[in-house]
Amino acid sequence: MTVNNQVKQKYEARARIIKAMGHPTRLFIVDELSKGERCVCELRDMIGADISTVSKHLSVLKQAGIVGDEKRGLQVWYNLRVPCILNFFGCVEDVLKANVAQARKAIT
Amino acid sequence: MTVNNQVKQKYEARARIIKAMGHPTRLFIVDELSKGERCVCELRDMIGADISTVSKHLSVLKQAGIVGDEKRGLQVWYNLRVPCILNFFGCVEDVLKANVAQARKAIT
DNA sequence: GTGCTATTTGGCTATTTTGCCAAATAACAA
DNA sequence: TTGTTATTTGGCAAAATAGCCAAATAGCAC
Repeated sequence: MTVNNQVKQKYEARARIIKAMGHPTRLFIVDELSKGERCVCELRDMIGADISTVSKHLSVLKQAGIVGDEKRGLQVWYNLRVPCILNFFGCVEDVLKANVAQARKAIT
Repeated sequence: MTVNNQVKQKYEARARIIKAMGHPTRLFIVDELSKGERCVCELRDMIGADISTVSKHLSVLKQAGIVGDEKRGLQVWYNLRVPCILNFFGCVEDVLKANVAQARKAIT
């Protein structure tokens, strides 16, 4: 089976979503939002980067459809729109564990 | 809670693995390997890119610990080392569906 | 209206990623 | 040995990403 244009677009759409998760700061944000909604300034305080940087990371996640936002007063509150994204963590942990085991085996 | 160095490294390690999945070609490879092992030339034929390009994508996945390889004769056969990675697809599909629903709602 | 705070956007540079070509390497056959 | 095939590696240019600063925007209080 060759990858035609339609199939290619399907994988591109999927990759866009996964790519949005592929950054340590954005991963942290998702993890934090799994505990409840957070405003941008709270996240900035935790992350310690410029607020414009945090805002752009949030916009990447929002663009992908992973988070949603709601403005209340001066603050914008972000929330996790698709909790199933948390399932990623479990498998990622498995991969890391397997890598450690493999590294150990390679030494001995 | 501020993000200290140790916490940062944990998220970086996780992000490296997810980032390895965040490319349409690599996503296709993982999907294909879920059906069984494939050699590089088979994947190249399906993907239609230069074989060096395919080889480099495979090396990114291998580096992350997602795939393994085995040389048999002239060919190198790649296999999926952590099948749980396939769980990603289901959630990604959910995100895409939610996005479509949201877009529809925005129009009307 | 002015002033203050929270957030986003534009613009810039530095870094990373991608994909091709060419060259190197590895396994096998003659 | 030479030749052939499969794959990886090095190098390069184009494209994408990241993070900062400064400016713009939005909501609220006065």
